[in-house]
Amino acid sequence: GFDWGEHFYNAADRFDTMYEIAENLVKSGHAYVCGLSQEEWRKYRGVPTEPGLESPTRNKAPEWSLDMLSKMKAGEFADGTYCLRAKIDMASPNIHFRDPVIYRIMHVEHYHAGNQWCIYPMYDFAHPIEDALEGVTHSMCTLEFEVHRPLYDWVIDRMQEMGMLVQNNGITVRPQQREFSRLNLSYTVMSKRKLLQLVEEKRVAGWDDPRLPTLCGMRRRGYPAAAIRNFCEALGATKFISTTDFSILEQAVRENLNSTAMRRLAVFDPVKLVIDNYPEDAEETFDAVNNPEKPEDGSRQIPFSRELYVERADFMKDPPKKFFRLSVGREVRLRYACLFTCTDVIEDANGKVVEIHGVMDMDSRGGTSPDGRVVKGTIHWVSIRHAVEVPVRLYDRLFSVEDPLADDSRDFTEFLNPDSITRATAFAEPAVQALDPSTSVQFERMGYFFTDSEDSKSGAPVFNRTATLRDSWSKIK
RNA sequence: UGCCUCAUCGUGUAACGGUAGCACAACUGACUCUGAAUCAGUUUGUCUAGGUUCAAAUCCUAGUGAGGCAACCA
Repeated sequence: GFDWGEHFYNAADRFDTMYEIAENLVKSGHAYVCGLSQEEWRKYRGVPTEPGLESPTRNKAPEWSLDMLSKMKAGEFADGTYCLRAKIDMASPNIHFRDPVIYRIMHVEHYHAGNQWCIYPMYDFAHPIEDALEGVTHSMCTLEFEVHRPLYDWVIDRMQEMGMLVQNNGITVRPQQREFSRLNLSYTVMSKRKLLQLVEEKRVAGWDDPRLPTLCGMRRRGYPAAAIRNFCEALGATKFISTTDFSILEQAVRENLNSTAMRRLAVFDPVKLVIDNYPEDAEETFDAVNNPEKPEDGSRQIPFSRELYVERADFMKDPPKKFFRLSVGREVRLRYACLFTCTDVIEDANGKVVEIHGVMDMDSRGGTSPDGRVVKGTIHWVSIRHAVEVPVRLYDRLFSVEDPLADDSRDFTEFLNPDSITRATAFAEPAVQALDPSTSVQFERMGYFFTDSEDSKSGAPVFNRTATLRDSWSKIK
């Protein structure tokens, strides 16, 4: 959802200026053309503990370099034969100061500039120039560029000498580079190099696979842009290499979705529940609010009949003390519908529950009884006769067993969770069919889902799980 | 090996040299037609050792631990 307005820039639009600056550097003795091969240069550059050697062309007249530079630009040389170096300090302990390359020959097409150029500026040269020309005051980047900062400042100094710094309200804008730590998430592979590997090896559907921590992946997973922004704002930016727990991100997503997502009832692991005192042919509908946090979203009607599906986990034969849901002899609320008392349960030969029986309080339609008695448990349900089956995908995050930052020597793909997708079918109330694509919905007590029709052959929406609901019952267990 | 960074509750972050605070998590309670949400409360921290100072999370020195750089990559 980000909008950079008029400040959308392409580096390629500044190639002409960059080349002019390079020429000026040569003229002022700050740069020279070097014909050393990469292997030769490695020897000349030396090691940090002792000074390097000067390139044979380092002290040639500027006219020579100027001429060579124009020939480089004209395409007279093959890749790698010559390059343009900044003349700085061959004895610096910072290797980036030992006459770094600022232009190299590359006979390749540029995706913006086409075939206009066969020499291209290096990042360390282009970056400060772009910032200066665009009036950037603070150029934020990640920690690995810390040692590049002196070179960044060097280029800015040269631009200042050339009078190329931008004025803003009468003040000269001198860009400054500042570094901060990249965002790390626990259990999550964030390295673009590694994500690329997953995409290329087709271990995921693409860059927008909902399991990937990419923005387009998060979008398909249903993470709202505002939630991601809030998450980042809560984290802050420092130079400390931190690892944020994945649950913080999920919490930010839940917080946003709680106030925006439509509520629907759906049963994921169904067991049949029969209301013995409800007529077999009868049916009725109950009114249910779409979002209790947002009354203006209105309500919808949920059909109800004698036979329902309820969540298997909502029944326990031998319930522990704090279990508030179904058990023989217990009364619970069927959400929006009525109070229901379980009287009996039918099991198969293995002791697995196949049917729950009970009676409803006929005076409790809508969910409250006239005598005002309270029930601790409220469970979700769906009428079997009216239920629609919807495909759901329960995505897990991609994670490695060990610290994703550690152990770069081993192939991280061996740590990937093999069960990172679960495909299933849920039984939902009919109103899910009317949902628009790309809508967030909360299946009550089951989590947040995001409708994704792009991906299904039939065009029917697939419900991708965005996040689970917080579940304090699992902590009690 | 040289050089450059970083270290504050469980996690992530604040604090001109002057009361160590906030958020999330955890825990307790209230409320509730989602064991959700909401509300109230509680617990927990300055890497180590010296030094400077009336006073150090903050400045200095050393150590420990972690990360980065030594591509004609970004």
